[in-house]
Amino acid sequence: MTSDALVDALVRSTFQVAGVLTRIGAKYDLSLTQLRVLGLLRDRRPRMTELAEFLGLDKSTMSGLIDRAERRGLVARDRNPEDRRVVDVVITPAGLELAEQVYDEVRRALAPMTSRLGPEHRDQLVELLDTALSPSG
Amino acid sequence: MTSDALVDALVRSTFQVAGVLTRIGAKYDLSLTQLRVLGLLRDRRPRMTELAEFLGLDKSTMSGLIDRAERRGLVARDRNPEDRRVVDVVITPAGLELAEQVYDEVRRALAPMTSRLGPEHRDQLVELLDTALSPSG
DNA sequence: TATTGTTATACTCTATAACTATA
DNA sequence: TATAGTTATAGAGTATAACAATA
Repeated sequence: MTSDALVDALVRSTFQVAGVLTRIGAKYDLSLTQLRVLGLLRDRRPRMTELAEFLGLDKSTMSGLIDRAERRGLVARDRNPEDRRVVDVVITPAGLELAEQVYDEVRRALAPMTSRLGPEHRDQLVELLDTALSPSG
Repeated sequence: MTSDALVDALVRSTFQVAGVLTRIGAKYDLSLTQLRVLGLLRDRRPRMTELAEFLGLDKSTMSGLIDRAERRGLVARDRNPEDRRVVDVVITPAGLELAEQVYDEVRRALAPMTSRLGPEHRDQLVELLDTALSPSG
C-alpha cells in the first residue's frame, strides 16, 4: 500500500529531524519541549492552559516547564487582570534572542537535507507537507 | 528563502508526527524512545553500544531503557559468547506483537494526513522525503 | 460550584562519573 | 590498558491527585 510507504517516510523524517532538534537544543540546555515552547512564544502570548493543550501536556507539567524557563530568565508569568486566575506566559528579550539563535542553527543544520533538492522540488515538498499536515483531516 | 520555508515545514511535520507517536505510545506505556527501540529491534539484533549510538544516547541511558523493557518482557539481553563483555539485545515475541500493534495504530492515525494526497502526490512525497533524508549530506 | 493554576508525589528519561568484568 | 556494560546519582520531563485562589 502506498500510504504505508508514506507513513514510514514520515516517521523516519520525524526521528531524523527530532534528532537534529534534540542535539542542537542540548547545546543550549533546551529539551525538545522547551524548544517548542520558545518557538510558540515567539509570536503568541498564551495562558498556561492554552499552552498545555496545544502541546498535549498536563497543566502541572506546564507549570514545571515554565518554572524552569522562568528561572533562567527566558519567559515570564503575567497575571491576567481581567481574570485573576489566569496566567499569561510571555517570552523575554533574552528568551527571544535564544530562540532566534537556536532556530537559525536548526536551519543551518538542516540545510544539507534541504539542499539535496533543487528549488522546484523544495517548493513541491513544502506544498505536499502543508497539504498533508493541514488541519481538519 | 525557499529552504527556510522547507525547514519550517519539516519542523512542523516533525512535531505533529511526534505528537501522534507520543499519544499512541502513551496508550501502551511506551515513550517515544521505547517505541523507537522496539521499531529498530523488529529487524535487528544490535549490541547495547550500537543501539545507544544509533539513538544518540549514552550507554547508561540505554541500560535503563533496556532494563525497563526487559522487566516488561518486551526485549531480552543475550550475552554474546564470542566476546563475553558484549550484550546483544533481542525483541521477544510479546515485544514484536506489541510493536506491530502500535505501528499499525500509527499507520491508521496518520492515514487522514496521508489520504489528503492523491496516490501520485503520495508517491512524490515519499520520493522527496527519501531524497532529502538520504545519508551523507 | 466550576475553573485556573500550583504543589506533592512517583516514575521515566537523560547524562556524568565511578565501577565490574572481560579482552 | 582498553572496551562493554552496569550502577549511583542528580536533574528534567511527565501524569495523577490534592490543593488554593478566583470566578
